[in-house]
Amino acid sequence: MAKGSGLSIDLDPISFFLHNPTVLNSFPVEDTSKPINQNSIITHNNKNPKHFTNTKFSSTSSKFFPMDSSPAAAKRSPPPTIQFPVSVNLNSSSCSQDHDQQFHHKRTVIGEMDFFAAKNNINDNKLGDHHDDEDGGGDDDDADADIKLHSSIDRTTALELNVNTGLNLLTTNTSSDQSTVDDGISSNNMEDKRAKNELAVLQAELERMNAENQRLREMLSQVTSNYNAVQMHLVTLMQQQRDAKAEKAEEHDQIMEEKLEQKKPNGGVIVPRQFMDLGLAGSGAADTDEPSLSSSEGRSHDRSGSPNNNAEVGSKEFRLRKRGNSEEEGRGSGGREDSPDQGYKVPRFNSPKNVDQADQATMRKARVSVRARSEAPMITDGCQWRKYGQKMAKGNPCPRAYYRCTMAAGCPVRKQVQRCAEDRTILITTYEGNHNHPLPPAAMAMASTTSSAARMLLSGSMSSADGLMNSNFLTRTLLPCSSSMATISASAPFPTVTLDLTQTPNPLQLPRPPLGQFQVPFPNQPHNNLANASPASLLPQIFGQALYNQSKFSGLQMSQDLDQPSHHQLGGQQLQQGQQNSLADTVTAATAAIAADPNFTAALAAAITSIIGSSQSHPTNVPNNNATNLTSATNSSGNATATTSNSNSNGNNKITNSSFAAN
DNA sequence: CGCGTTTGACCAGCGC
DNA sequence: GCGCTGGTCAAACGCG
Repeated sequence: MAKGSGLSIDLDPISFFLHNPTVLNSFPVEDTSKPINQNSIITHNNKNPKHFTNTKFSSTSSKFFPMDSSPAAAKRSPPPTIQFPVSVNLNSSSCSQDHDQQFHHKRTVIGEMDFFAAKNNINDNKLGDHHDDEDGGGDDDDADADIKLHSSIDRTTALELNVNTGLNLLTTNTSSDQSTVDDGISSNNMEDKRAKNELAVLQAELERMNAENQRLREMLSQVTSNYNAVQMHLVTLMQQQRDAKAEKAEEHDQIMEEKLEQKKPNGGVIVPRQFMDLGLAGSGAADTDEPSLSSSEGRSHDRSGSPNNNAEVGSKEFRLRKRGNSEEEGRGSGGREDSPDQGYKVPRFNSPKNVDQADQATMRKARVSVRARSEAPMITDGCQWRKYGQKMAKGNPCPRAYYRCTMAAGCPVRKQVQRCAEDRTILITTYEGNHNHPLPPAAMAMASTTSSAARMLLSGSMSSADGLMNSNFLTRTLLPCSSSMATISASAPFPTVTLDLTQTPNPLQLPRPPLGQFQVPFPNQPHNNLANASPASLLPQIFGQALYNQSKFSGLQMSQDLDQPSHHQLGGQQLQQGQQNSLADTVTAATAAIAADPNFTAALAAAITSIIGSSQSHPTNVPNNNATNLTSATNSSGNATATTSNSNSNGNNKITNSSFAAN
């Protein structure tokens, strides 16, 4: 969040300008050869020569004048309409001859020449009073009025009027009690004092605005962290609830088994514990509306054959216990202890809550794939993984490694890591499943990203008739400048979101970590700035936030995406989908869905705006918070892409569709 | 000895 | 029904 001061200025240069009339006077003096410009010089320039050097006035230039501080801009000939003399001798040296006299002279000229030609005797004070009476305290209104007036007169007059505007701004308030006196040479000191006072007031206001801006950033950061904490807490609570239900289910299962054994002393068909456990465990998860956990129950817990997953302390115990189950059950069910997920699919879905379980199964299969350039064998995403398999995938000389999350017993999250066949420098990491345990801060970003992506993806897939997935909104919104893409694939067996971070024209933005692994900085990690942030590191912030936001509207969007065109494109920010144009149509629906929600669109637009603005203002100073990271990510990862495509369109179909992670 | 990795085998799904 | 492929298991192995 703390993107440094100046955010408000950058984001809203117009308003800032309007509320800070002194800006007009604070332009750097570049050219002293222009008398008119000298006339425009105001005493406050000396007081704060660099006051707005960083502000963006280009947006207001059409209305006022070029605000460029560059010499070229200063020497630029004024436009036919409203060209404010930028090149003014504001420095003390240029004004050293007789600043007071000049000031006085200017004011006199202004008052007589332009506005009130019919009232040559009107002095500056009257002019200031005029504005005061007119706008009732709104200096910006004065400026607007002056400008409008200027637009109808010739350029010379306009320039002088502009100068006059600046004077008015300076003298409007502070000199009210002194306005009755004609501005003779004796009033120069008073003018200076008034200018100083005005400047001080404006500076104080600016400081106040900056402080407020800072507070808002801090609030946003806090809200973000609170959300994450609440989310994790919810996950924990749900896990506990599920475990409690699972225990009850297990007890019930044991009772049933005993009854069956009593009825079948010959050791007939043993009731598959997995089935009972899974069904009940799944039901427990299904009771909640939280999809993240429910889906995660799928494989690991199912495979474990025991609902009491918390009893498992480590992966080893988990594995041993599974072995024990397999021994107990043998390989009767297809020869695999993990078969319940499949072997008992029919009875499982015949359960009263089969619908929820089916949804959960679908959810579980949602995948998020990340493509990033890295020579490291695997990206560091904050979680602990255990490799449980490796296979040679067809069409790729590089083996595919299978990892399972070991941060908690029975965590169903798995990921596949494989290098791209076409470009082995590209590391493809695919996440699947939802973590059923609290995550460390370093892992929350990626987890939330994948979870949100999965939720979004599944919400879309479930509601869409043709199976087309929503989304490439990332491309059009968060990553407008990116050439890479976030791809959503619905044609694949599993809905998959693929984020391609490999298409970075500037390799310098992808510094390689000294260590063996490809580091993925996360919000809570220090030194996460634009300079060293990699596209992969930016993913969690960008993608996660966007997906999270979208996930909240996923239902809405899916109900609308197919019906509405993508009309709410944010500021014309569109993705260049040169690689996967065939997917554009598919993505359009998703984009429209996202954009269909005005709240989301507005929020997203605001976030992007703030991000861009802050990034530009403080490219290297990025605080540790999601918003900040998102900002920095947007800038530095401008090449990251969000694309929507089906698996077939990608040469790495199988890989791309292989994973998904969620919280 | 504990832990993680390797690797051959097994299974399910899918297409022909 | 058969073969291919992806995904997973689990014994074997290696490392600290």
